Amino acid sequence: MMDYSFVDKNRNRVINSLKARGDQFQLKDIDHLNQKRKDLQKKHDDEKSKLNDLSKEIGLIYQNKGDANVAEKLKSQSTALKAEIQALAEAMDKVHAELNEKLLYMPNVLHESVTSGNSDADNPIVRSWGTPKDIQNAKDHDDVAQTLGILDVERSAKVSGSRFSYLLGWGARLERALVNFMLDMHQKHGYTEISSPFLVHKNAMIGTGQLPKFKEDVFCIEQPEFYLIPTAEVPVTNYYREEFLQFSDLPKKFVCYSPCFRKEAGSYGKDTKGLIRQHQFHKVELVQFTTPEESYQALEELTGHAERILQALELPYRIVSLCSGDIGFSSAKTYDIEVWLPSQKAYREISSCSNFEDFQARRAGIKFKRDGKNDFVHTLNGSGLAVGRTLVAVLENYQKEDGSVEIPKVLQKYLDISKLTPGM
RNA sequence: GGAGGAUUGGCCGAGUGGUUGAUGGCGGCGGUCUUGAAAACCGUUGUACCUUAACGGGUACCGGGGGUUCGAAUCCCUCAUCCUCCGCCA
Repeated sequence: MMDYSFVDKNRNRVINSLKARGDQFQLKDIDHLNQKRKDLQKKHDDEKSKLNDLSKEIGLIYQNKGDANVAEKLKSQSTALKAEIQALAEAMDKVHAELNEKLLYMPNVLHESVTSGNSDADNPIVRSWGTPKDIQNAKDHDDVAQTLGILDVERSAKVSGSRFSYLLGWGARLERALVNFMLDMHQKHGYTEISSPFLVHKNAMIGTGQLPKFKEDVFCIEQPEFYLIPTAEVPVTNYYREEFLQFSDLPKKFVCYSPCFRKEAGSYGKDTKGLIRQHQFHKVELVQFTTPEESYQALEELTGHAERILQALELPYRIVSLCSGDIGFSSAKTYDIEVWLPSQKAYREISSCSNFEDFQARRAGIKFKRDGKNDFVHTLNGSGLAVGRTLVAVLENYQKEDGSVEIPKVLQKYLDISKLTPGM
C-alpha cells in the first residue's frame, strides 16, 4: 500500500494527484490514525522496555541465588505491567490495521506527464502507425468467423452463458499461432517466458492493486479461497513479493501467456457480440521490474515491444496516453494501444502498458539492494497483446469480399496456410 | 486423504526457558601484507517501526497466528509450506 511516510513526504503531489483523478480519498483520516498509532507505539515500547528490564533483573537474582522474596515482588510488578502492555498492544494493532486498510484504497500518484481530463475522450493521441484500409462493406469479426465456421458462441452460451466462446478448427489454430508468434517475438525482446498459476491468494491480488477496491470485478472461489487471475500481471508481479532483488539483477523481464478472468460487471450491453469483451480471454503479458531511474524508459520500450507485434501483423494502430480521469487506480502512467477495426471504423484497445512506479512494490514488498541501501523496485506491465482482440483485428482487417481471410505473413509459418476460406 | 520428518540471519548450520539479533562456517564489504592478485590475518556485515538536530537509545521479528511464563528460537496449541512413505489422480 502507499505507506504513510510516503504520503507525508509527498503531500503536495499526493493532494494534486487525488484531485486530478477526482478521487475522494481523505488524507485527514489517515493523518489522524497515524498520529494515534505513533502515540500508542511510543507508550507501548516504553512500557515494554521497563518489563524487559524487570525480567532481566529477576533472571539475575535466580542465577546468583539471590533473595527469592525480592524476586517475587518484582514478579508481581511485572504481572501488573504486563496487563497494561497487553491493552496498549491491542489498541495499537487495531489502529494500525485501520490505517493500513484505509491506505489500501489510496490510488497511485500520477506522473507529471499525465494530462488532466475526465474520460477516454480526453486521452491525447501520442502517435499512429499504419493506414487503415478502406474495406467496402466491412463485416464485423463475428460475421467473418461465423462464415468461416471457426467461432461458436451459441454452444458456449449453453455451457457457460454469455461472454464465453468456442473457437473451432482453424480458429483455434489461429489463436494458438498468435500466442506462439507473440511469445517467440518477446523472447527475442529479452523477456523470460514464464508459466504461472491462474489461481492466486488474496494477498497477491492486494499486491498488484486489484483488491480490496475492485472486488466486484474479479472471480473468487471459496473454500479454499482463491481468486482467478484477471491478468498474468498478478502472478508474475507477485513472483518476487516480499523479496530483495540485487541491483545487478535489474531489470527483470518476463513474458507470460495466460487466460484472464473478469466479471465485466458494469459493462452490461457493451460489446455483447463476438469476442471483444469476454469473461475469459487469453493474453500475452509483459512484466518488468526495474530501478526507479529506468522505469520510464522501460515503459517506452515495453510499449514499443507490444507495438512491434501489431507492426509485424501489419495492423494499423494508435497510441493514446490515458488522462487523469481515465487512468487505472494503480498506475502512474499508462499508454493504451488501440487497433483499427474496420467494422467499427474506430480504434479499439488491444493493449494497456503501465508504469506503476513503486506502488505495487510497496504493496507486495519488492525491494532491491544497491550500495547497501534498500529501495523499492518499479514495476511495469503491458499486454503484448490481448490474443482474442488480436484475432478480431486479424479477421476484420484481412477479410476479403468472398468471405475468406488472408493469413498475415508472419503467421503463415505457424499455420502452413495463407488463407482461410469458408468450409475448409 | 493417511503416517512420519523438517522450517533459524544472503547461504549452510549450532542452539530445549534467563542480559540471544541469536555460536560457527561460507559469501559480501573494509583493512593489513603484496608491484598487483591470491593466500593468510584483523575488523565488519539483517529488516521494520518509534525516538533524537545528530551520536545514539528503544520495540518487534528464529515459517504464520495464538497460548503458558516475570522471562520463549527453546514448552503447548493451531495453520501454512517443504521432504519421505502410502492412497488417489493429469
